[in-house]
Formats: sequence, C-alpha cells, structure tokens
Amino acid sequence: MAQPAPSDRELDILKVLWKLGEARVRDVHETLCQRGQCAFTTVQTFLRIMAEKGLVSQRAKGRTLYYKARYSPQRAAARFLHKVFDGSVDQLVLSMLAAEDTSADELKQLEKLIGEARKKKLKREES
Amino acid sequence: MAQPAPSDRELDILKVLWKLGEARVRDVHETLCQRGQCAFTTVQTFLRIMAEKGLVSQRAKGRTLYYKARYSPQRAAARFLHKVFDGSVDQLVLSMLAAEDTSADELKQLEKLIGEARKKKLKREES
DNA sequence: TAGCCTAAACTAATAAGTTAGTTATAAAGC
DNA sequence: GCTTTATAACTAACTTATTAGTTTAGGCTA
Repeated sequence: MAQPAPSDRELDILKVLWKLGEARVRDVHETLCQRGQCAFTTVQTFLRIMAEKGLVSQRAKGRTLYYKARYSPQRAAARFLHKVFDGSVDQLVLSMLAAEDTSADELKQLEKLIGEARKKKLKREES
Repeated sequence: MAQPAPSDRELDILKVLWKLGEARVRDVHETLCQRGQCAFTTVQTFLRIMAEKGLVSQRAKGRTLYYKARYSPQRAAARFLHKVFDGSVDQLVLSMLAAEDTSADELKQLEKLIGEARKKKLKREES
C-alpha cells in the first residue's frame, strides 16, 4: 500500500495528531475547529479516509476509535525537499535564508544545531 | 488578486520555468514531458490557468506567448515552512537532520552557509 | 426496558485539479 | 492563392479533495 502524500486539509489534521499523539475524532475536532468552522462529521470523514490511505492508524478502545499519525513531520519535510528542490538541502536552506525572515540569533542557533548533528554523525560513522 | 499556492502539477511546471527563465509552451512541454507522457495542450492549459491565477506572467512576442514564473522557490519554501512547521525554521532543520539522509559533508557545508548568512546579516544590521 | 446520547458508517454534493481533445487563426512555404 | 504547420482559445471528461448531512447501532439512565 503506497502511502500517498497528504493534501492540505489532511496535513492540518496530521498536525493535530502530531501534537496530541493518540486521539479520538472528538479531540481532533475540538483542537482543530475551535469556533465550529468545521463539522464533527467532516473531521470524522477525513480520519476514515486517511486511515484507508495509511496516513493514520486506527485502534479501537471499547467502542471508540483512537487515531495516531503514521506520517511524520520528517516525511513531510523530506517530500517537500524532493518535490521542490530535488532533494538538495543546500538549496532549501539557501532559499530560507534568502527569505530574510530569520533573525541573526536564530541563525546562530541553527549553526549550533547543525554543528552538533554533524559531530554526532561523525562519531557514529567512526564506530 | 490573491496568488494561490500552486498544486503539485503546477509546481512541476514552475520548476521548469525556474530553470529556463522565460519560455514558450513548447519549451516547457519538451523539458517536462520528454517521452510524451503528457500532451502539449495539457501544458498549454496549465500555463493559461496559472497565468489567470498570477502564478506565471505572460508576454506576447509576435504571435507566441512567453511565460515566466511569478512564484519563487523562496515562496514555496516559506509557504511550506508555515504550513507544516508554523514558520519555525528550527523545527524544519531538526526534522531534516532527523531524517538521517544528509551526510556529514553536507552538514558541514550547511553550517558554513548559515554562518556566512549570519555574518552578512549582522553587518547589515549594524549599518 | 424505553428513550437518549455518542460515535461509526454511509451517502452525497460541490469545488478544484488534471488531462487532453477540438476548433480557429495566423504565419510560412510552395 | 492554397496547403501545411504551429499556436492560442475553447471545451470536455474524469479524478480527487473538501464538506457535511443522514442512518445505524452500542451503551447508559431513569
């Protein structure tokens, strides 16, 4: 079963599941549609379809179904990267930097993050 | 005119335009559908619709129309960032790093890129 | 147990995306 | 001038996304 890429709305629901972990339709609905912008049954339909597609997993606890994301933020990032930048992280990061809305402090933070990840990776490769 | 986000196929076409700069339907078609996977008229229809949406610009040179992207890779990156990670570059980069398919060399390269961007930004902020 | 509540399953309707064929028109060559 | 060719404009069919209503059934309460 090839897991298709989520649509925009599906992504909204996945984001809620990333935050909540395992959740009922009700939980997702309440988090997503605070002011009744969307119906309970809409969320329900989405979760059912997404379960068919393999984007979420479904587990029955008593009579109610609990849903969990089977599509990670990492996957979303990777898919986007391949789709738009043919998999080149450099190009993506350059584009982000060009967008100009990251502060110098954030950049410093990023530099540190990446440096740490690199060192960790080097160590792993040595062993 | 609110410029909507491009769909998947529209993105394929934008990518070609990013590469070619200004191009005719024919050029886009040849680049995109090397083995006749899609019809000339399909590309044509897409470009027409995308022009209506403001995703590309249209310029007549004689009888033929030349198209140019009006939606940059930067915009695509920024939109994605907001959609999936609520605009947090940190989260995105962390996700990328977690994906494990970047080599230590690439990471080093990234670190350098970001460092340079940061210094440039600092200098600009000083002045 | 009869009625109520909740949640799942089913159904449906509209909108948007995707693909490509047909028609019309202008230019280019013979 | 007529035929071919290339391109734009129009049209159409089919698919997928999005939204939500209706029906059904399990469990709870009085």
